[in-house]
Amino acid sequence: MRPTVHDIAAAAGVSLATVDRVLNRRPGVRHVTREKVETAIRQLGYIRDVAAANLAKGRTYPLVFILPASDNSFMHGLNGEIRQAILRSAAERTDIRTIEVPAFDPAALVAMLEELSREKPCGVAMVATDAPEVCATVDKLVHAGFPIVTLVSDLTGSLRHHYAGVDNIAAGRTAARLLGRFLGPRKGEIAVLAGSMLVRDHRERLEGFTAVMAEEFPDLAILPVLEGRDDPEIAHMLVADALSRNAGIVGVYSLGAGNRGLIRALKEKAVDRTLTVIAHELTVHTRAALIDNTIDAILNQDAGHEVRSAIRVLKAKADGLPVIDAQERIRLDIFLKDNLP
Amino acid sequence: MRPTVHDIAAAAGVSLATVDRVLNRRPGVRHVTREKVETAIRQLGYIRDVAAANLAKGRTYPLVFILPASDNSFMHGLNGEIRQAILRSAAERTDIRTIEVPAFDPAALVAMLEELSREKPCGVAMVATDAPEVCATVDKLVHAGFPIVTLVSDLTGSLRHHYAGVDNIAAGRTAARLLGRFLGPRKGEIAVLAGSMLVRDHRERLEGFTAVMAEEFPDLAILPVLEGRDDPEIAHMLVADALSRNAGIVGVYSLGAGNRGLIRALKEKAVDRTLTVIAHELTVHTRAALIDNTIDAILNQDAGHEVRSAIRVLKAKADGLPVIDAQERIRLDIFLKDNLP
DNA sequence: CTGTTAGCGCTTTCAA
DNA sequence: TTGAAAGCGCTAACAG
Repeated sequence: MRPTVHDIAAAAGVSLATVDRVLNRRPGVRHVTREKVETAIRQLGYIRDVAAANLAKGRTYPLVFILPASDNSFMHGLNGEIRQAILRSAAERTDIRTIEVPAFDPAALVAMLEELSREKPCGVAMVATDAPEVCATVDKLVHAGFPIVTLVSDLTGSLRHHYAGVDNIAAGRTAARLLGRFLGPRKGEIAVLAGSMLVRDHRERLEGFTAVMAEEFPDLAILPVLEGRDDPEIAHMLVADALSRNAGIVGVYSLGAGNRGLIRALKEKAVDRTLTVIAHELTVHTRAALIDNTIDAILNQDAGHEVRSAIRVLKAKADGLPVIDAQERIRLDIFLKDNLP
Repeated sequence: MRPTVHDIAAAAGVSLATVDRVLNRRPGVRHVTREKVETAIRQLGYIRDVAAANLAKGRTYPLVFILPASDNSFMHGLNGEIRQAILRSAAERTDIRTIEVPAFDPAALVAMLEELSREKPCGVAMVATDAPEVCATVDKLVHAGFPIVTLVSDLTGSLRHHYAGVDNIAAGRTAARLLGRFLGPRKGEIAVLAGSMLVRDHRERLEGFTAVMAEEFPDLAILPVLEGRDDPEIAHMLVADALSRNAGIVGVYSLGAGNRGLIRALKEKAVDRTLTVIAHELTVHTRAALIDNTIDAILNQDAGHEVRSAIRVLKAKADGLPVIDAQERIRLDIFLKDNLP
């Protein structure tokens, strides 16, 4: 049988309360006593039963998710996954709340974080807008002892405990290689559709994409980036315009959201052309387009995994427990029409 | 506050013991009493605290993993992941044991299952050898109330509770499309290296592969399958021989293990040729080959995910709890040199 | 500084 | 067929 607090108390010749104080690093224990208890813990190979501790404490984990108020399929999906997690709250002892802040607005995010810091949730997961003032605020909260994880988009050089999202540079590089290999010996121009160069994930995807394109596929030229603000209408206009204007386009990389507009433009303007298209995020729209061959490959991040991972990590950090790194790594899913889930 | 057994007892006007009997479907409760308790449970929206129940029961989960005694990197990796899980046993209340049986040997597997059924583990995870007698034994155990999940390779038409592995038909299809798209307009022949057509996962991969090849890439002809028995030496010999003998080979699909031998053969015989190669399972060998361009893409199943998933599912089934399907779906990882973990 | 005691929510004897 | 009471491993008052 695993040793319990009782065994340690007996072995160290102290009471349960003292063992508990040592275990929880609470003050009010003489140094020598603490030593005795710690020795006993080590000798007996004591492992604390977290479930029992949580039961005794009546512990719950109040968590907050901060999301941008963006109206695209990916964010809707992310929201849905959080709702699923809320349904599991009872079993997981969590108490999850989501807050929306204006997208691409560092000041709003900072204000919200400041406000949250007063009500002491035991963890915060946020889709970060990558700005110095956000970073500074996050660092302040981390120093004050708040577990914080970034979700989907990371925060450059901040002290956040964890990032639950994909490696976007790798994503861009992968998109480039797929596009380059699929096009084979063809020469021509590549149109790139992004949301905004103000968010780090989009910048990083572009960075990875252009790097591999330049290194390995010099016959393919990247056209100036189209910024569609993750909005289907704007995306449609930009892509339709580019396709009408430029007959040399052989491939498209859509690294942001708003793919509904992209797909419409492709169907209107490119039925007669053999375009190779890579897009991000699996949604009802991109899925249909993959199946009807409008899109050739979809790069995806699993929003459900991101949400579950953020919760696991925040709980673990709140308890000072380790996480299983491999389990928390968010992979870049590559979907062809054959391996759709 | 969530309602507890006390609240239900009070509401139903019975004692804790009776509530407990109803909750755990134990006999010795009059029908009317049971009704009363069940009504109270429903009305108060009672949700049982599994952690507290496990504490009171001192419950642990004795689990058994049955693996084939195969000496290849993938099985070593799988073993390693199980060892990791064993290290987490204390925290997860598991008690995990692994058993090796001869590979591709239905009789041995059946004998082991029979033996296990006597010692009542609360769950079994097994790499299945796909044979009718195995299926029959599994069905018998399932009927007797044993949670059983198949791992890596599934069991046709059996009653196993869950399969923790990838969709191998989809894997084969994906391999075909990648190979076809990478080769583009080139015509030629495709060599296929498998382990054995006696295991279901290999058969399925081949099935998916040939289907897409036939439908979509008629200019590429599939050569008769080379069966390397997942052994690097045999694989080396077969592939080296095929390459020397046939100058028309433009692509290779390795759907089993033993890739060490394949890679050696490629380096010896194909330095001067531009072969496109797709292989399964990320190991130190395939990773290196991907990086030095000997292999173009690797399809992978995450052994760590498979093991963790099998454990979660077995525990849930043992307790009659639901699982999160999306979390337990094992995806087909596609690795190019840019998105290696 | 340290110990005693009464729970957390659930299960399990043992009696009635 | 039912109930009372004693725990599971840990924490949290409250005394001393």
